[in-house]
Amino acid sequence: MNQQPFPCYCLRMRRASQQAAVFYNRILAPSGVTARQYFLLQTISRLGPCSVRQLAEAAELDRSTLSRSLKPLREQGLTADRKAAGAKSSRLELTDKGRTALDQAQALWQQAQWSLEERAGPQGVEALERVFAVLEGLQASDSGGLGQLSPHLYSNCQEEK
Amino acid sequence: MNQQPFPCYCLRMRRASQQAAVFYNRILAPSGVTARQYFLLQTISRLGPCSVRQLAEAAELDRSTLSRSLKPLREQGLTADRKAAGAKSSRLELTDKGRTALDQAQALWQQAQWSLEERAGPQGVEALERVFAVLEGLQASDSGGLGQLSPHLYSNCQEEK
DNA sequence: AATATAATCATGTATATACATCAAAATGGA
DNA sequence: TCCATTTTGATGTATATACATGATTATATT
Repeated sequence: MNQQPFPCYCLRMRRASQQAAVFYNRILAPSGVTARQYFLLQTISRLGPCSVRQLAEAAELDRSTLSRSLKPLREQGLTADRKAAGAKSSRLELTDKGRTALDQAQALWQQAQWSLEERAGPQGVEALERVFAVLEGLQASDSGGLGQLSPHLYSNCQEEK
Repeated sequence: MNQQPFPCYCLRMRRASQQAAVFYNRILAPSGVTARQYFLLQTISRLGPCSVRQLAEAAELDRSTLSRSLKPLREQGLTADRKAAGAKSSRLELTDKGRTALDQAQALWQQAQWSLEERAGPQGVEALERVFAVLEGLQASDSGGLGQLSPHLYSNCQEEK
Protein backbone atom coordinates (compact mmCIF):
# COMPACT_ATOMS: atom_id res chain seq x y z
CA MET A 1 0.00 0.00 0.00
CA ASN A 2 0.93 3.59 -0.27
CA GLN A 3 2.94 2.89 -3.32
CA GLN A 4 4.87 5.91 -4.40
CA PRO A 5 4.56 7.20 -7.89
CA PHE A 6 8.36 7.05 -8.17
CA PRO A 7 9.98 4.30 -6.24
CA CYS A 8 13.10 4.84 -8.35
CA TYR A 9 15.82 6.40 -6.25
CA CYS A 10 17.42 7.78 -9.35
CA LEU A 11 14.40 9.79 -10.37
CA ARG A 12 13.60 10.78 -6.84
CA MET A 13 17.11 12.10 -6.42
CA ARG A 14 16.68 14.10 -9.58
CA ARG A 15 13.47 15.56 -8.30
CA ALA A 16 14.98 16.28 -4.92
CA SER A 17 17.94 18.06 -6.45
CA GLN A 18 15.59 20.25 -8.41
CA GLN A 19 13.65 21.11 -5.35
CA ALA A 20 16.87 22.10 -3.67
CA ALA A 21 17.78 24.21 -6.68
CA VAL A 22 14.45 25.98 -6.63
CA PHE A 23 14.84 26.67 -2.94
CA TYR A 24 18.31 28.12 -3.29
CA ASN A 25 17.67 29.98 -6.49
CA ARG A 26 14.65 31.74 -5.13
CA ILE A 27 16.61 32.99 -2.20
CA LEU A 28 19.51 33.95 -4.45
CA ALA A 29 17.28 35.68 -6.98
CA PRO A 30 17.89 39.23 -5.70
CA SER A 31 21.59 38.78 -6.42
CA GLY A 32 20.87 37.94 -10.03
CA VAL A 33 22.75 34.67 -10.05
CA THR A 34 21.94 31.02 -9.50
CA ALA A 35 23.58 28.76 -6.97
CA ARG A 36 25.85 27.33 -9.62
CA GLN A 37 26.77 30.74 -10.90
CA TYR A 38 27.44 31.92 -7.40
CA PHE A 39 29.88 29.09 -6.94
CA LEU A 40 31.63 29.82 -10.16
CA LEU A 41 32.07 33.43 -9.14
CA GLN A 42 33.21 32.32 -5.73
CA THR A 43 35.69 29.87 -7.17
CA ILE A 44 37.12 32.37 -9.61
CA SER A 45 37.52 34.76 -6.72
CA ARG A 46 39.26 32.11 -4.67
CA LEU A 47 41.57 30.95 -7.44
CA GLY A 48 42.35 34.35 -8.79
CA PRO A 49 42.82 34.79 -12.55
CA CYS A 50 42.50 31.30 -13.94
CA SER A 51 41.97 29.35 -17.11
CA VAL A 52 38.82 27.54 -18.05
CA ARG A 53 40.60 24.29 -17.37
CA GLN A 54 41.64 25.29 -13.88
CA LEU A 55 38.19 26.49 -13.03
CA ALA A 56 36.63 23.36 -14.44
CA GLU A 57 38.92 21.29 -12.30
CA ALA A 58 38.19 23.25 -9.18
CA ALA A 59 34.46 23.20 -9.82
CA GLU A 60 34.54 19.57 -10.88
CA LEU A 61 32.75 20.32 -14.09
CA ASP A 62 33.48 19.29 -17.63
CA ARG A 63 35.33 22.00 -19.53
CA SER A 64 32.61 22.14 -22.13
CA THR A 65 29.96 22.51 -19.48
CA LEU A 66 31.89 25.29 -17.90
CA SER A 67 32.52 26.95 -21.23
CA ARG A 68 28.79 27.28 -21.65
CA SER A 69 28.06 28.17 -18.07
CA LEU A 70 30.42 31.09 -18.37
CA LYS A 71 28.58 32.60 -21.28
CA PRO A 72 25.70 34.10 -19.30
CA LEU A 73 28.12 35.37 -16.67
CA ARG A 74 30.23 37.03 -19.32
CA GLU A 75 27.18 38.47 -21.02
CA GLN A 76 25.94 39.88 -17.75
CA GLY A 77 29.32 41.44 -17.31
CA LEU A 78 30.15 39.57 -14.14
CA THR A 79 33.24 37.88 -15.47
CA ALA A 80 35.76 38.73 -18.13
CA ASP A 81 38.36 36.81 -20.05
CA ARG A 82 41.49 38.93 -20.13
CA LYS A 83 43.80 36.61 -21.93
CA ALA A 84 46.95 37.87 -23.53
CA ALA A 85 46.59 38.54 -27.24
CA GLY A 86 47.10 35.37 -29.20
CA ALA A 87 47.40 33.26 -26.08
CA LYS A 88 45.71 29.92 -25.89
CA SER A 89 44.57 29.57 -22.35
CA SER A 90 42.07 31.99 -20.96
CA ARG A 91 42.42 34.22 -17.98
CA LEU A 92 39.14 34.48 -16.18
CA GLU A 93 38.52 37.27 -13.74
CA LEU A 94 35.68 38.88 -11.91
CA THR A 95 34.63 42.33 -12.95
CA ASP A 96 33.66 44.94 -10.38
CA LYS A 97 30.09 44.07 -11.08
CA GLY A 98 30.98 40.44 -10.59
CA ARG A 99 32.52 41.13 -7.22
CA THR A 100 29.45 43.03 -6.16
CA ALA A 101 27.18 40.22 -7.25
CA LEU A 102 29.40 37.73 -5.46
CA ASP A 103 29.17 39.63 -2.20
CA GLN A 104 25.45 39.89 -2.47
CA ALA A 105 25.07 36.26 -3.42
CA GLN A 106 27.38 35.15 -0.66
CA ALA A 107 25.10 36.50 2.02
CA LEU A 108 21.99 35.07 0.40
CA TRP A 109 23.58 31.72 -0.16
CA GLN A 110 24.57 31.52 3.47
CA GLN A 111 21.02 32.32 4.36
CA ALA A 112 19.73 29.53 2.13
CA GLN A 113 22.24 27.09 3.48
CA TRP A 114 21.37 27.82 7.09
CA SER A 115 17.71 27.85 6.33
CA LEU A 116 17.94 24.42 4.83
CA GLU A 117 19.93 23.11 7.76
CA GLU A 118 17.36 24.50 10.09
CA ARG A 119 14.49 22.91 8.26
CA ALA A 120 16.29 19.62 7.92
CA GLY A 121 17.35 19.50 11.54
CA PRO A 122 20.40 17.64 12.78
CA GLN A 123 19.06 14.34 11.58
CA GLY A 124 18.25 15.77 8.20
CA VAL A 125 21.73 17.14 7.81
CA GLU A 126 23.17 13.84 8.84
CA ALA A 127 20.94 12.13 6.32
CA LEU A 128 22.17 14.46 3.61
CA GLU A 129 25.77 13.68 4.42
CA ARG A 130 25.07 9.99 4.40
CA VAL A 131 23.32 10.17 1.07
CA PHE A 132 26.22 12.07 -0.42
CA ALA A 133 28.63 9.49 0.88
CA VAL A 134 26.59 6.61 -0.47
CA LEU A 135 26.21 8.08 -3.93
CA GLU A 136 29.80 9.16 -4.04
CA GLY A 137 30.73 5.57 -3.42
CA LEU A 138 28.75 4.31 -6.38
CA GLN A 139 31.27 5.46 -8.92
CA ALA A 140 34.23 4.34 -6.89
CA SER A 141 34.87 1.32 -9.04
CA ASP A 142 35.75 1.34 -12.73
CA SER A 143 34.23 4.58 -14.05
CA GLY A 144 36.51 6.43 -16.42
CA GLY A 145 33.97 8.47 -18.24
CA LEU A 146 30.98 7.30 -20.23
CA GLY A 147 28.86 8.33 -17.35
CA GLN A 148 26.40 10.51 -19.09
CA LEU A 149 26.00 8.76 -22.37
CA SER A 150 22.56 7.51 -23.09
CA PRO A 151 22.32 3.77 -23.54
CA HIS A 152 21.92 3.55 -27.26
CA LEU A 153 24.86 5.85 -27.80
CA TYR A 154 26.85 3.86 -25.33
CA SER A 155 26.42 0.67 -27.31
CA ASN A 156 27.54 2.46 -30.44
CA CYS A 157 30.83 3.28 -28.82
CA GLN A 158 31.71 -0.35 -28.41
CA GLU A 159 31.04 -1.37 -31.95
CA GLU A 160 32.93 1.22 -33.92
CA LYS A 161 36.25 -0.35 -34.73
CA MET B 1 39.76 21.68 8.34
CA ASN B 2 38.74 19.25 5.68
CA GLN B 3 36.69 21.87 4.01
CA GLN B 4 34.69 20.42 1.17
CA PRO B 5 34.99 21.87 -2.24
CA PHE B 6 31.20 22.18 -2.30
CA PRO B 7 29.59 22.88 0.98
CA CYS B 8 26.48 23.92 -0.93
CA TYR B 9 23.77 21.34 -0.43
CA CYS B 10 22.14 22.43 -3.63
CA LEU B 11 25.15 21.65 -5.75
CA ARG B 12 25.96 18.52 -3.84
CA MET B 13 22.46 17.27 -4.41
CA ARG B 14 22.86 17.95 -8.09
CA ARG B 15 26.08 16.02 -8.15
CA ALA B 16 24.57 13.19 -6.16
CA SER B 17 21.61 12.93 -8.48
CA GLN B 18 23.95 12.66 -11.42
CA GLN B 19 25.90 9.95 -9.76
CA ALA B 20 22.68 8.08 -9.19
CA ALA B 21 21.76 8.57 -12.82
CA VAL B 22 25.08 7.24 -13.99
CA PHE B 23 24.71 4.23 -11.76
CA TYR B 24 21.23 3.39 -12.98
CA ASN B 25 21.86 4.20 -16.59
CA ARG B 26 24.88 1.99 -16.81
CA ILE B 27 22.94 -0.91 -15.49
CA LEU B 28 20.04 -0.10 -17.78
CA ALA B 29 22.24 0.35 -20.83
CA PRO B 30 21.65 -3.12 -22.30
CA SER B 31 17.95 -2.33 -22.50
CA GLY B 32 18.65 0.74 -24.59
CA VAL B 33 16.75 3.16 -22.36
CA THR B 34 17.58 5.47 -19.50
CA ALA B 35 15.95 5.40 -16.10
CA ARG B 36 13.66 8.24 -17.05
CA GLN B 37 12.73 6.60 -20.31
CA TYR B 38 12.08 3.35 -18.54
CA PHE B 39 9.64 5.11 -16.26
CA LEU B 40 7.88 6.76 -19.11
CA LEU B 41 7.45 3.41 -20.81
CA GLN B 42 6.34 1.91 -17.55
CA THR B 43 3.84 4.67 -16.94
CA ILE B 44 2.40 4.48 -20.42
CA SER B 45 2.02 0.76 -19.92
CA ARG B 46 0.28 1.31 -16.60
CA LEU B 47 -2.04 4.03 -17.85
CA GLY B 48 -2.82 2.44 -21.15
CA PRO B 49 -3.31 4.67 -24.19
CA CYS B 50 -3.02 8.19 -22.86
CA SER B 51 -2.50 11.77 -23.85
CA VAL B 52 0.65 13.77 -23.34
CA ARG B 53 -1.10 15.67 -20.61
CA GLN B 54 -2.14 12.55 -18.73
CA LEU B 55 1.30 11.11 -18.95
CA ALA B 56 2.86 14.38 -17.86
CA GLU B 57 0.60 14.45 -14.87
CA ALA B 58 1.33 10.88 -13.92
CA ALA B 59 5.05 11.38 -14.37
CA GLU B 60 4.96 14.75 -12.68
CA LEU B 61 6.73 16.39 -15.57
CA ASP B 62 5.98 19.53 -17.46
CA ARG B 63 4.10 18.90 -20.68
CA SER B 64 6.84 20.53 -22.69
CA THR B 65 9.50 18.44 -21.00
CA LEU B 66 7.56 15.33 -21.74
CA SER B 67 6.90 16.37 -25.31
CA ARG B 68 10.64 16.43 -25.86
CA SER B 69 11.38 13.35 -23.84
CA LEU B 70 9.02 11.41 -26.02
CA LYS B 71 10.85 12.26 -29.20
CA PRO B 72 13.73 9.83 -28.77
CA LEU B 73 11.33 7.11 -27.68
CA ARG B 74 9.21 7.67 -30.75
CA GLU B 75 12.25 7.76 -32.98
CA GLN B 76 13.53 4.52 -31.54
CA GLY B 77 10.15 3.06 -32.26
CA LEU B 78 9.33 2.29 -28.65
CA THR B 79 6.22 4.41 -28.48
CA ALA B 80 3.67 5.57 -30.99
CA ASP B 81 1.06 8.27 -31.08
CA ARG B 82 -2.07 6.76 -32.56
CA LYS B 83 -4.41 9.67 -32.31
CA ALA B 84 -7.58 9.75 -34.31
CA ALA B 85 -7.31 11.70 -37.52
CA GLY B 86 -7.79 15.40 -36.87
CA ALA B 87 -8.00 14.91 -33.15
CA LYS B 88 -6.23 17.24 -30.79
CA SER B 89 -5.14 15.13 -27.90
CA SER B 90 -2.64 12.41 -28.50
CA ARG B 91 -2.98 8.75 -27.79
CA LEU B 92 0.34 7.37 -26.67
CA GLU B 93 0.97 3.68 -26.77
CA LEU B 94 3.82 1.26 -26.53
CA THR B 95 4.87 -0.59 -29.64
CA ASP B 96 5.85 -4.22 -29.53
CA LYS B 97 9.42 -3.08 -29.47
CA GLY B 98 8.53 -0.76 -26.64
CA ARG B 99 7.01 -3.56 -24.61
CA THR B 100 10.08 -5.66 -25.14
CA ALA B 101 12.34 -2.85 -24.04
CA LEU B 102 10.14 -2.24 -21.03
CA ASP B 103 10.39 -5.86 -19.93
CA GLN B 104 14.10 -5.84 -20.33
CA ALA B 105 14.47 -2.52 -18.57
CA GLN B 106 12.20 -3.59 -15.77
CA ALA B 107 14.49 -6.40 -14.72
CA LEU B 108 17.58 -4.25 -14.97
CA TRP B 109 15.99 -1.40 -13.09
CA GLN B 110 15.03 -3.71 -10.28
CA GLN B 111 18.59 -4.89 -10.20
CA ALA B 112 19.87 -1.33 -9.94
CA GLN B 113 17.36 -0.46 -7.28
CA TRP B 114 18.25 -3.45 -5.14
CA SER B 115 21.90 -2.93 -5.72
CA LEU B 116 21.67 0.62 -4.50
CA GLU B 117 19.70 -0.43 -1.45
CA GLU B 118 22.27 -3.03 -0.71
CA ARG B 119 25.14 -0.60 -0.98
CA ALA B 120 23.35 2.03 1.03
CA GLY B 121 22.31 -0.34 3.76
CA PRO B 122 19.26 0.16 5.94
CA GLN B 123 20.59 3.42 7.29
CA GLY B 124 21.39 4.67 3.85
CA VAL B 125 17.91 3.92 2.64
CA GLU B 126 16.47 5.63 5.64
CA ALA B 127 18.70 8.62 4.95
CA LEU B 128 17.44 8.74 1.40
CA GLU B 129 13.87 8.76 2.53
CA ARG B 130 14.56 11.47 5.03
CA VAL B 131 16.29 13.60 2.43
CA PHE B 132 13.38 13.20 0.07
CA ALA B 133 10.98 14.22 2.80
CA VAL B 134 13.02 17.26 3.75
CA LEU B 135 13.37 18.52 0.21
CA GLU B 136 9.78 17.79 -0.59
CA GLY B 137 8.86 20.00 2.30
CA LEU B 138 10.81 22.94 0.97
CA GLN B 139 8.30 23.81 -1.66
CA ALA B 140 5.34 23.22 0.61
CA SER B 141 4.69 26.90 1.09
CA ASP B 142 3.82 29.39 -1.63
CA SER B 143 5.27 27.85 -4.81
CA GLY B 144 2.97 28.12 -7.78
CA GLY B 145 5.50 27.92 -10.53
CA LEU B 146 8.49 30.13 -11.17
CA GLY B 147 10.60 27.40 -9.77
CA GLN B 148 13.07 27.03 -12.54
CA LEU B 149 13.47 30.55 -13.72
CA SER B 150 16.92 31.93 -13.43
CA PRO B 151 17.19 34.98 -11.21
CA HIS B 152 17.57 37.67 -13.79
CA LEU B 153 14.61 36.38 -15.73
CA TYR B 154 12.64 36.17 -12.56
CA SER B 155 13.10 39.82 -11.81
CA ASN B 156 11.98 40.67 -15.32
CA CYS B 157 8.69 39.00 -14.67
CA GLN B 158 7.83 41.37 -11.90
CA GLU B 159 8.49 44.53 -13.81
CA GLU B 160 6.58 43.94 -16.99
CA LYS B 161 3.20 45.33 -16.12
C1' DA C 1 64.52 24.01 -36.68
C1' DA C 2 60.88 20.90 -38.01
C1' DT C 3 57.55 17.97 -36.88
C1' DA C 4 54.89 15.06 -33.87
C1' DT C 5 52.17 15.20 -29.66
C1' DA C 6 49.62 17.18 -26.12
C1' DA C 7 46.85 20.70 -24.05
C1' DT C 8 43.14 24.14 -24.37
C1' DC C 9 38.65 26.00 -25.84
C1' DA C 10 34.77 26.15 -28.32
C1' DT C 11 31.13 23.64 -30.86
C1' DG C 12 28.16 19.95 -32.30
C1' DT C 13 25.11 16.69 -30.50
C1' DA C 14 22.29 14.62 -26.87
C1' DT C 15 19.63 14.29 -22.56
C1' DA C 16 16.98 16.69 -18.86
C1' DT C 17 13.87 20.31 -17.37
C1' DA C 18 10.95 24.39 -16.95
C1' DC C 19 8.41 28.72 -18.24
C1' DA C 20 6.18 31.52 -22.01
C1' DT C 21 3.61 31.44 -26.02
C1' DC C 22 1.23 30.20 -30.08
C1' DA C 23 -1.84 27.68 -33.03
C1' DA C 24 -5.30 24.42 -33.28
C1' DA C 25 -8.96 22.10 -31.42
C1' DA C 26 -12.55 21.31 -27.92
C1' DT C 27 -16.05 23.16 -24.88
C1' DG C 28 -19.19 26.05 -22.89
C1' DG C 29 -22.39 29.76 -22.89
C1' DA C 30 -25.35 33.02 -25.10
C1' DT D 1 -25.40 28.22 -34.06
C1' DC D 2 -21.63 31.53 -33.06
C1' DC D 3 -18.17 33.30 -30.28
C1' DA D 4 -15.37 33.36 -25.91
C1' DT D 5 -12.65 30.49 -23.04
C1' DT D 6 -10.02 26.59 -22.00
C1' DT D 7 -7.27 22.68 -23.18
C1' DT D 8 -3.67 20.53 -25.61
C1' DG D 9 0.69 19.91 -27.85
C1' DA D 10 4.56 21.80 -29.84
C1' DT D 11 8.19 25.46 -30.03
C1' DG D 12 11.17 29.16 -28.56
C1' DT D 13 14.27 30.32 -25.03
C1' DA D 14 17.10 29.30 -20.97
C1' DT D 15 19.83 26.60 -17.64
C1' DA D 16 22.50 22.31 -16.64
C1' DT D 17 25.58 18.64 -18.09
C1' DA D 18 28.49 15.40 -20.62
C1' DC D 19 31.01 13.15 -24.56
C1' DA D 20 33.11 13.68 -29.25
C1' DT D 21 35.55 16.57 -32.31
C1' DG D 22 37.86 20.17 -34.50
C1' DA D 23 40.92 24.15 -34.56
C1' DT D 24 44.57 26.49 -32.52
C1' DT D 25 48.44 26.90 -29.75
C1' DA D 26 52.13 24.91 -26.58
C1' DT D 27 55.47 21.45 -25.79
C1' DA D 28 58.33 17.87 -26.52
C1' DT D 29 61.17 14.90 -29.48
C1' DT D 30 64.19 14.32 -33.08
